[in-house]
Amino acid sequence: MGRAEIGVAALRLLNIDPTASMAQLAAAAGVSRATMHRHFATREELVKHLGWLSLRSWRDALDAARIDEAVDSGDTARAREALDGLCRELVRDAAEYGFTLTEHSLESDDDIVSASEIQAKREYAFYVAAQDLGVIRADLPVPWIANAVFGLLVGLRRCLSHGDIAVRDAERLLRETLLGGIGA
Amino acid sequence: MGRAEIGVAALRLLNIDPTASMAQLAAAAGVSRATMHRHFATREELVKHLGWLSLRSWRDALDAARIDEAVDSGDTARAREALDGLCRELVRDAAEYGFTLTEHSLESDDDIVSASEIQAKREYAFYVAAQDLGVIRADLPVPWIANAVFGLLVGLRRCLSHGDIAVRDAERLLRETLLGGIGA
DNA sequence: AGCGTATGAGACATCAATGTCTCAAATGAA
DNA sequence: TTCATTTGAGACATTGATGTCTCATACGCT
Repeated sequence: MGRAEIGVAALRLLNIDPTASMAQLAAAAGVSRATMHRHFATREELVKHLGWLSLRSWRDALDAARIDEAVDSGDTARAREALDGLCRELVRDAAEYGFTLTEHSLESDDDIVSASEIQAKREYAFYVAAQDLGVIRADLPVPWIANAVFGLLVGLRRCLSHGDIAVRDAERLLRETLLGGIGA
Repeated sequence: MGRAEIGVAALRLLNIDPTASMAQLAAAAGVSRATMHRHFATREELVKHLGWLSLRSWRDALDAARIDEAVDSGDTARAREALDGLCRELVRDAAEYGFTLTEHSLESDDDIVSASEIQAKREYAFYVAAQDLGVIRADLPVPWIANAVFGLLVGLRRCLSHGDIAVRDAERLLRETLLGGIGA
Protein backbone atom coordinates (compact mmCIF):
# COMPACT_ATOMS: atom_id res chain seq x y z
CA MET A 1 0.00 0.00 0.00
CA GLY A 2 1.85 3.05 -1.22
CA ARG A 3 0.80 6.62 -1.25
CA ALA A 4 -0.67 6.30 -4.70
CA GLU A 5 -2.87 3.30 -3.93
CA ILE A 6 -4.10 4.86 -0.71
CA GLY A 7 -5.00 7.97 -2.62
CA VAL A 8 -6.98 5.99 -5.15
CA ALA A 9 -8.83 4.08 -2.44
CA ALA A 10 -9.65 7.33 -0.68
CA LEU A 11 -10.85 8.80 -3.94
CA ARG A 12 -13.22 5.92 -4.44
CA LEU A 13 -14.86 6.49 -1.08
CA LEU A 14 -14.93 10.25 -1.47
CA ASN A 15 -16.78 9.81 -4.74
CA ILE A 16 -19.50 8.09 -2.74
CA ASP A 17 -19.29 10.08 0.49
CA PRO A 18 -17.50 13.41 0.09
CA THR A 19 -17.62 13.99 3.85
CA ALA A 20 -15.82 10.80 4.83
CA SER A 21 -13.36 11.26 7.70
CA MET A 22 -9.69 10.33 7.63
CA ALA A 23 -10.55 7.29 9.74
CA GLN A 24 -13.09 6.14 7.19
CA LEU A 25 -10.74 6.83 4.32
CA ALA A 26 -7.99 4.89 6.03
CA ALA A 27 -10.36 1.98 6.57
CA ALA A 28 -11.43 2.14 2.95
CA ALA A 29 -7.82 1.88 1.95
CA GLY A 30 -7.33 -1.04 4.31
CA VAL A 31 -4.74 0.86 6.27
CA SER A 32 -4.44 2.23 9.79
CA ARG A 33 -4.95 5.87 10.61
CA ALA A 34 -1.28 6.11 11.51
CA THR A 35 -0.19 4.88 8.09
CA MET A 36 -2.70 7.16 6.47
CA HIS A 37 -1.15 10.16 8.20
CA ARG A 38 2.31 8.98 7.29
CA HIS A 39 1.39 9.36 3.65
CA PHE A 40 -0.92 12.34 3.94
CA ALA A 41 -0.12 14.52 6.92
CA THR A 42 -3.51 16.22 6.82
CA ARG A 43 -6.85 15.67 5.20
CA GLU A 44 -6.32 18.89 3.33
CA GLU A 45 -3.13 17.48 1.86
CA LEU A 46 -4.98 14.37 0.75
CA VAL A 47 -7.79 16.29 -0.90
CA LYS A 48 -5.32 18.62 -2.52
CA HIS A 49 -3.37 15.65 -3.84
CA LEU A 50 -6.54 14.26 -5.37
CA GLY A 51 -7.23 17.68 -6.79
CA TRP A 52 -3.92 17.57 -8.62
CA LEU A 53 -4.64 14.08 -9.88
CA SER A 54 -7.95 15.34 -11.12
CA LEU A 55 -6.28 18.22 -12.91
CA ARG A 56 -3.84 15.83 -14.51
CA SER A 57 -6.66 13.57 -15.58
CA TRP A 58 -8.44 16.53 -17.09
CA ARG A 59 -5.27 17.50 -18.92
CA ASP A 60 -4.98 13.94 -20.18
CA ALA A 61 -8.53 14.24 -21.46
CA LEU A 62 -7.62 17.36 -23.41
CA ASP A 63 -4.55 15.58 -24.73
CA ALA A 64 -6.40 12.43 -25.69
CA ALA A 65 -8.99 14.46 -27.52
CA ARG A 66 -6.18 16.19 -29.42
CA ILE A 67 -7.81 19.56 -29.06
CA ASP A 68 -4.59 21.47 -29.71
CA GLU A 69 -4.01 19.71 -33.02
CA ALA A 70 -7.59 20.45 -33.93
CA VAL A 71 -7.03 24.12 -33.18
CA ASP A 72 -3.83 24.22 -35.22
CA SER A 73 -5.22 22.30 -38.16
CA GLY A 74 -8.09 24.67 -38.64
CA ASP A 75 -9.99 21.72 -39.98
CA THR A 76 -13.70 21.50 -39.25
CA ALA A 77 -13.87 17.73 -39.31
CA ARG A 78 -10.96 17.45 -36.90
CA ALA A 79 -12.55 19.95 -34.57
CA ARG A 80 -15.71 17.90 -34.63
CA GLU A 81 -13.77 14.76 -33.85
CA ALA A 82 -11.94 16.50 -31.05
CA LEU A 83 -15.22 17.61 -29.52
CA ASP A 84 -16.52 14.06 -29.66
CA GLY A 85 -13.32 12.83 -28.15
CA LEU A 86 -13.54 15.45 -25.45
CA CYS A 87 -16.99 14.21 -24.46
CA ARG A 88 -15.72 10.67 -24.27
CA GLU A 89 -12.69 11.57 -22.21
CA LEU A 90 -14.49 13.94 -19.89
CA VAL A 91 -17.11 11.32 -19.08
CA ARG A 92 -14.34 8.96 -18.07
CA ASP A 93 -12.68 11.72 -16.11
CA ALA A 94 -15.87 12.69 -14.30
CA ALA A 95 -16.61 9.09 -13.42
CA GLU A 96 -13.18 8.70 -11.90
CA TYR A 97 -12.74 12.06 -10.20
CA GLY A 98 -16.36 12.96 -9.70
CA PHE A 99 -16.09 14.27 -6.20
CA THR A 100 -13.61 16.94 -7.18
CA LEU A 101 -16.32 18.52 -9.30
CA THR A 102 -18.28 19.71 -6.30
CA GLU A 103 -15.62 19.78 -3.59
CA HIS A 104 -15.75 23.27 -2.13
CA SER A 105 -12.38 23.17 -0.41
CA LEU A 106 -10.63 22.81 -3.75
CA GLU A 107 -12.19 26.00 -4.99
CA SER A 108 -10.59 27.91 -2.17
CA ASP A 109 -7.11 26.58 -2.84
CA ASP A 110 -5.13 29.16 -4.74
CA ASP A 111 -2.66 26.74 -6.31
CA ILE A 112 -5.34 24.44 -7.60
CA VAL A 113 -7.52 27.29 -8.75
CA SER A 114 -4.80 29.03 -10.71
CA ALA A 115 -3.65 25.78 -12.29
CA SER A 116 -7.17 24.94 -13.29
CA GLU A 117 -7.66 28.41 -14.73
CA ILE A 118 -4.64 27.92 -16.91
CA GLN A 119 -5.98 24.63 -18.11
CA ALA A 120 -9.41 26.12 -18.65
CA LYS A 121 -7.87 28.65 -20.98
CA ARG A 122 -6.52 25.82 -23.06
CA GLU A 123 -10.01 24.41 -23.29
CA TYR A 124 -11.38 27.87 -24.06
CA ALA A 125 -8.98 28.18 -26.97
CA PHE A 126 -10.42 25.02 -28.41
CA TYR A 127 -13.96 26.26 -28.07
CA VAL A 128 -13.04 29.52 -29.75
CA ALA A 129 -11.52 27.61 -32.64
CA ALA A 130 -14.55 25.36 -32.79
CA GLN A 131 -16.70 28.46 -33.00
CA ASP A 132 -14.60 29.89 -35.80
CA LEU A 133 -14.84 26.61 -37.66
CA GLY A 134 -18.59 26.54 -37.31
CA VAL A 135 -18.64 23.45 -35.13
CA ILE A 136 -20.25 25.15 -32.16
CA ARG A 137 -22.39 28.23 -31.91
CA ALA A 138 -20.43 31.44 -32.08
CA ASP A 139 -22.99 33.47 -30.18
CA LEU A 140 -22.43 31.80 -26.84
CA PRO A 141 -19.80 33.08 -24.40
CA VAL A 142 -16.95 30.60 -24.22
CA PRO A 143 -16.94 30.45 -20.42
CA TRP A 144 -20.57 29.48 -20.57
CA ILE A 145 -19.79 26.69 -22.99
CA ALA A 146 -17.14 25.35 -20.68
CA ASN A 147 -19.44 25.59 -17.69
CA ALA A 148 -22.28 24.00 -19.58
CA VAL A 149 -20.02 21.04 -20.26
CA PHE A 150 -19.01 21.05 -16.63
CA GLY A 151 -22.60 21.19 -15.46
CA LEU A 152 -23.69 18.38 -17.73
CA LEU A 153 -20.90 16.28 -16.26
CA VAL A 154 -22.28 17.00 -12.81
CA GLY A 155 -25.73 15.95 -13.97
CA LEU A 156 -24.33 12.86 -15.59
CA ARG A 157 -22.59 11.91 -12.42
CA ARG A 158 -25.85 12.22 -10.49
CA CYS A 159 -27.66 10.06 -13.00
CA LEU A 160 -24.98 7.42 -12.77
CA SER A 161 -24.88 7.37 -9.00
CA HIS A 162 -28.67 7.13 -8.84
CA GLY A 163 -28.66 4.35 -11.37
CA ASP A 164 -30.83 6.37 -13.74
CA ILE A 165 -28.73 5.64 -16.78
CA ALA A 166 -26.23 3.02 -17.87
CA VAL A 167 -22.53 3.80 -17.98
CA ARG A 168 -22.33 2.84 -21.63
CA ASP A 169 -24.96 5.44 -22.52
CA ALA A 170 -23.26 8.26 -20.68
CA GLU A 171 -20.99 9.40 -23.45
CA ARG A 172 -23.73 9.44 -26.05
CA LEU A 173 -26.11 11.35 -23.78
CA LEU A 174 -23.51 13.97 -23.02
CA ARG A 175 -22.46 14.37 -26.63
CA GLU A 176 -25.93 14.55 -28.08
CA THR A 177 -27.33 16.78 -25.37
CA LEU A 178 -24.37 19.08 -25.45
CA LEU A 179 -24.35 19.45 -29.20
CA GLY A 180 -28.02 19.31 -30.00
CA GLY A 181 -29.81 20.02 -26.77
CA ILE A 182 -32.93 18.26 -25.64
CA GLY A 183 -35.24 20.00 -28.09
CA ALA A 184 -37.02 17.75 -30.57
CA MET B 1 -34.82 40.03 13.04
CA GLY B 2 -37.11 37.04 12.91
CA ARG B 3 -36.38 33.48 12.04
CA ALA B 4 -37.23 34.08 8.41
CA GLU B 5 -34.91 37.05 7.93
CA ILE B 6 -32.06 35.30 9.69
CA GLY B 7 -32.58 32.33 7.42
CA VAL B 8 -32.43 34.53 4.34
CA ALA B 9 -29.27 36.27 5.54
CA ALA B 10 -27.65 32.93 6.26
CA LEU B 11 -28.67 31.71 2.84
CA ARG B 12 -26.97 34.65 1.23
CA LEU B 13 -23.68 33.89 2.91
CA LEU B 14 -23.96 30.16 2.30
CA ASN B 15 -24.40 30.87 -1.40
CA ILE B 16 -20.99 32.49 -1.28
CA ASP B 17 -19.29 30.28 1.28
CA PRO B 18 -21.06 26.95 1.80
CA THR B 19 -18.75 26.11 4.71
CA ALA B 20 -19.53 29.18 6.77
CA SER B 21 -19.80 28.49 10.50
CA MET B 22 -22.77 29.34 12.68
CA ALA B 23 -20.76 32.24 14.08
CA GLN B 24 -20.19 33.62 10.61
CA LEU B 25 -23.80 33.08 9.65
CA ALA B 26 -24.94 34.86 12.78
CA ALA B 27 -22.63 37.76 12.00
CA ALA B 28 -23.91 37.88 8.44
CA ALA B 29 -27.42 38.15 9.81
CA GLY B 30 -26.30 40.89 12.19
CA VAL B 31 -27.28 38.81 15.15
CA SER B 32 -25.49 37.18 18.07
CA ARG B 33 -24.71 33.50 18.18
CA ALA B 34 -27.15 33.14 21.05
CA THR B 35 -30.00 34.58 19.03
CA MET B 36 -29.01 32.46 16.09
CA HIS B 37 -29.31 29.33 18.20
CA ARG B 38 -32.62 30.50 19.59
CA HIS B 39 -34.04 30.38 16.09
CA PHE B 40 -32.08 27.44 14.77
CA ALA B 41 -30.99 25.06 17.50
CA THR B 42 -28.38 23.41 15.30
CA ARG B 43 -26.64 24.13 12.07
CA GLU B 44 -28.25 21.04 10.66
CA GLU B 45 -31.65 22.49 11.45
CA LEU B 46 -30.75 25.70 9.68
CA VAL B 47 -29.51 23.97 6.58
CA LYS B 48 -32.52 21.70 6.57
CA HIS B 49 -34.80 24.70 6.87
CA LEU B 50 -33.11 26.27 3.86
CA GLY B 51 -33.49 22.97 2.09
CA TRP B 52 -37.25 23.14 2.59
CA LEU B 53 -37.33 26.71 1.39
CA SER B 54 -35.43 25.63 -1.66
CA LEU B 55 -37.91 22.83 -2.29
CA ARG B 56 -40.76 25.27 -1.96
CA SER B 57 -39.09 27.68 -4.33
CA TRP B 58 -38.62 24.85 -6.80
CA ARG B 59 -42.27 23.95 -6.47
CA ASP B 60 -43.19 27.58 -7.05
CA ALA B 61 -41.09 27.45 -10.18
CA LEU B 62 -43.05 24.45 -11.43
CA ASP B 63 -46.27 26.26 -10.54
CA ALA B 64 -45.29 29.51 -12.18
CA ALA B 65 -44.32 27.67 -15.34
CA ARG B 66 -47.76 26.01 -15.31
CA ILE B 67 -46.31 22.66 -16.22
CA ASP B 68 -49.33 20.74 -14.96
CA GLU B 69 -51.72 22.72 -17.13
CA ALA B 70 -49.41 22.12 -20.06
CA VAL B 71 -49.50 18.40 -19.38
CA ASP B 72 -53.29 18.36 -19.13
CA SER B 73 -53.86 20.54 -22.15
CA GLY B 74 -51.92 18.26 -24.42
CA ASP B 75 -51.09 21.34 -26.42
CA THR B 76 -47.69 21.60 -28.01
CA ALA B 77 -47.51 25.37 -27.89
CA ARG B 78 -48.39 25.40 -24.24
CA ALA B 79 -45.79 22.78 -23.47
CA ARG B 80 -43.24 24.88 -25.25
CA GLU B 81 -44.25 27.92 -23.26
CA ALA B 82 -44.11 25.95 -20.06
CA LEU B 83 -40.60 24.82 -20.85
CA ASP B 84 -39.55 28.37 -21.49
CA GLY B 85 -41.19 29.44 -18.28
CA LEU B 86 -39.46 26.65 -16.44
CA CYS B 87 -36.08 27.89 -17.61
CA ARG B 88 -36.91 31.38 -16.47
CA GLU B 89 -38.12 30.26 -13.06
CA LEU B 90 -35.35 27.79 -12.45
CA VAL B 91 -32.72 30.39 -13.18
CA ARG B 92 -34.27 32.61 -10.56
CA ASP B 93 -34.49 29.68 -8.19
CA ALA B 94 -30.88 28.66 -8.72
CA ALA B 95 -29.68 32.20 -8.19
CA GLU B 96 -31.53 32.42 -4.91
CA TYR B 97 -30.95 28.94 -3.52
CA GLY B 98 -27.78 28.08 -5.33
CA PHE B 99 -25.94 26.52 -2.47
CA THR B 100 -28.58 23.87 -1.96
CA LEU B 101 -27.70 22.48 -5.39
CA THR B 102 -24.38 21.14 -4.24
CA GLU B 103 -24.90 20.82 -0.49
CA HIS B 104 -24.01 17.24 0.36
CA SER B 105 -25.69 17.15 3.75
CA LEU B 106 -29.09 17.70 2.14
CA GLU B 107 -28.63 14.63 0.00
CA SER B 108 -28.30 12.50 3.08
CA ASP B 109 -31.45 13.81 4.70
CA ASP B 110 -34.24 11.31 4.17
CA ASP B 111 -37.10 13.79 4.55
CA ILE B 112 -35.65 16.23 2.09
CA VAL B 113 -34.66 13.53 -0.33
CA SER B 114 -38.05 11.85 -0.39
CA ALA B 115 -39.85 15.18 -0.75
CA SER B 116 -37.58 16.17 -3.59
CA GLU B 117 -38.12 12.83 -5.28
CA ILE B 118 -41.85 13.40 -5.20
CA GLN B 119 -41.40 16.80 -6.73
CA ALA B 120 -38.99 15.41 -9.29
CA LYS B 121 -41.69 13.03 -10.44
CA ARG B 122 -43.94 15.97 -11.10
CA GLU B 123 -41.24 17.47 -13.24
CA TYR B 124 -40.67 14.11 -14.92
CA ALA B 125 -44.34 13.95 -15.86
CA PHE B 126 -43.97 17.22 -17.65
CA TYR B 127 -40.93 16.06 -19.56
CA VAL B 128 -42.76 12.90 -20.58
CA ALA B 129 -45.66 14.98 -21.86
CA ALA B 130 -43.26 17.30 -23.63
CA GLN B 131 -41.70 14.28 -25.28
CA ASP B 132 -45.11 13.01 -26.37
CA LEU B 133 -45.94 16.42 -27.77
CA GLY B 134 -42.73 16.55 -29.72
CA VAL B 135 -41.32 19.46 -27.78
CA ILE B 136 -38.30 17.60 -26.49
CA ARG B 137 -36.48 14.56 -27.79
CA ALA B 138 -38.25 11.32 -26.97
CA ASP B 139 -35.11 9.20 -27.12
CA LEU B 140 -33.54 10.63 -23.99
CA PRO B 141 -34.23 9.13 -20.57
CA VAL B 142 -36.35 11.52 -18.57
CA PRO B 143 -34.10 11.39 -15.49
CA TRP B 144 -31.25 12.45 -17.70
CA ILE B 145 -33.25 15.38 -18.98
CA ALA B 146 -33.98 16.50 -15.45
CA ASN B 147 -30.36 16.11 -14.45
CA ALA B 148 -29.16 17.89 -17.55
CA VAL B 149 -31.31 20.83 -16.53
CA PHE B 150 -29.96 20.56 -13.03
CA GLY B 151 -26.39 20.40 -14.25
CA LEU B 152 -26.81 23.39 -16.50
CA LEU B 153 -28.10 25.32 -13.53
CA VAL B 154 -24.96 24.39 -11.63
CA GLY B 155 -22.87 25.60 -14.53
CA LEU B 156 -24.88 28.77 -14.78
CA ARG B 157 -24.36 29.44 -11.14
CA ARG B 158 -20.62 29.07 -11.55
CA CYS B 159 -20.60 31.45 -14.48
CA LEU B 160 -22.55 34.00 -12.53
CA SER B 161 -20.39 33.78 -9.44
CA HIS B 162 -17.24 34.12 -11.54
CA GLY B 163 -18.71 37.05 -13.37
CA ASP B 164 -18.40 35.27 -16.70
CA ILE B 165 -21.88 36.16 -17.84
CA ALA B 166 -24.47 38.79 -17.04
CA VAL B 167 -27.52 37.94 -14.99
CA ARG B 168 -29.83 39.15 -17.71
CA ASP B 169 -28.33 36.68 -20.18
CA ALA B 170 -28.66 33.69 -17.88
CA GLU B 171 -32.16 32.70 -18.85
CA ARG B 172 -31.50 32.89 -22.55
CA LEU B 173 -28.28 30.90 -22.30
CA LEU B 174 -29.98 28.18 -20.33
CA ARG B 175 -32.98 27.99 -22.62
CA GLU B 176 -31.05 27.99 -25.85
CA THR B 177 -28.38 25.63 -24.69
CA LEU B 178 -30.86 23.27 -23.14
CA LEU B 179 -33.11 23.16 -26.15
CA GLY B 180 -30.64 23.46 -28.97
CA GLY B 181 -27.28 22.56 -27.49
CA ILE B 182 -24.07 24.31 -28.34
CA GLY B 183 -23.74 22.80 -31.79
CA ALA B 184 -23.73 25.26 -34.68
C1' DA C 1 -43.06 54.13 34.68
C1' DG C 2 -43.73 49.13 34.73
C1' DC C 3 -43.72 44.69 32.63
C1' DG C 4 -42.64 40.97 29.60
C1' DT C 5 -39.93 39.52 25.84
C1' DA C 6 -35.96 39.38 22.96
C1' DT C 7 -31.17 40.25 22.60
C1' DG C 8 -26.04 40.50 23.20
C1' DA C 9 -21.94 39.23 25.37
C1' DG C 10 -19.49 35.89 27.03
C1' DA C 11 -18.42 31.90 29.87
C1' DC C 12 -18.77 27.06 29.71
C1' DA C 13 -19.10 22.14 28.53
C1' DT C 14 -19.19 18.92 24.77
C1' DC C 15 -17.97 16.63 20.79
C1' DA C 16 -15.92 14.85 16.69
C1' DA C 17 -12.24 14.93 13.96
C1' DT C 18 -7.56 15.76 13.60
C1' DG C 19 -2.82 15.15 14.16
C1' DT C 20 1.09 13.26 17.17
C1' DC C 21 3.42 9.89 19.53
C1' DT C 22 4.98 5.35 21.29
C1' DC C 23 5.75 0.61 21.17
C1' DA C 24 5.25 -3.96 19.77
C1' DA C 25 4.64 -6.86 15.81
C1' DA C 26 5.16 -7.82 10.99
C1' DT C 27 7.66 -7.58 6.91
C1' DG C 28 11.47 -8.01 3.97
C1' DA C 29 16.06 -7.78 2.32
C1' DA C 30 20.98 -9.15 3.21
C1' DT D 1 19.06 -15.30 11.40
C1' DT D 2 19.73 -10.40 11.74
C1' DC D 3 18.87 -5.81 11.04
C1' DA D 4 16.24 -2.01 9.11
C1' DT D 5 11.87 -0.42 7.72
C1' DT D 6 7.03 -0.26 7.82
C1' DT D 7 2.90 -1.06 9.92
C1' DG D 8 -1.05 -1.42 13.32
C1' DA D 9 -3.10 -0.45 17.59
C1' DG D 10 -4.06 2.67 20.66
C1' DA D 11 -3.22 6.45 23.87
C1' DC D 12 -2.96 11.32 23.92
C1' DA D 13 -3.28 16.35 23.16
C1' DT D 14 -5.22 19.83 20.23
C1' DT D 15 -8.44 22.21 17.83
C1' DG D 16 -12.51 24.33 16.02
C1' DA D 17 -17.10 24.33 15.91
C1' DT D 18 -21.13 23.45 18.38
C1' DG D 19 -24.66 23.91 21.61
C1' DT D 20 -26.04 25.51 26.48
C1' DC D 21 -26.47 28.68 29.98
C1' DT D 22 -26.59 33.06 32.63
C1' DC D 23 -27.24 37.73 33.32
C1' DA D 24 -27.47 42.41 32.33
C1' DT D 25 -29.49 45.32 28.97
C1' DA D 26 -32.51 47.08 25.37
C1' DC D 27 -36.82 47.28 23.35
C1' DG D 28 -41.81 47.39 22.78
C1' DC D 29 -46.15 47.70 24.57
C1' DT D 30 -49.72 49.31 27.96
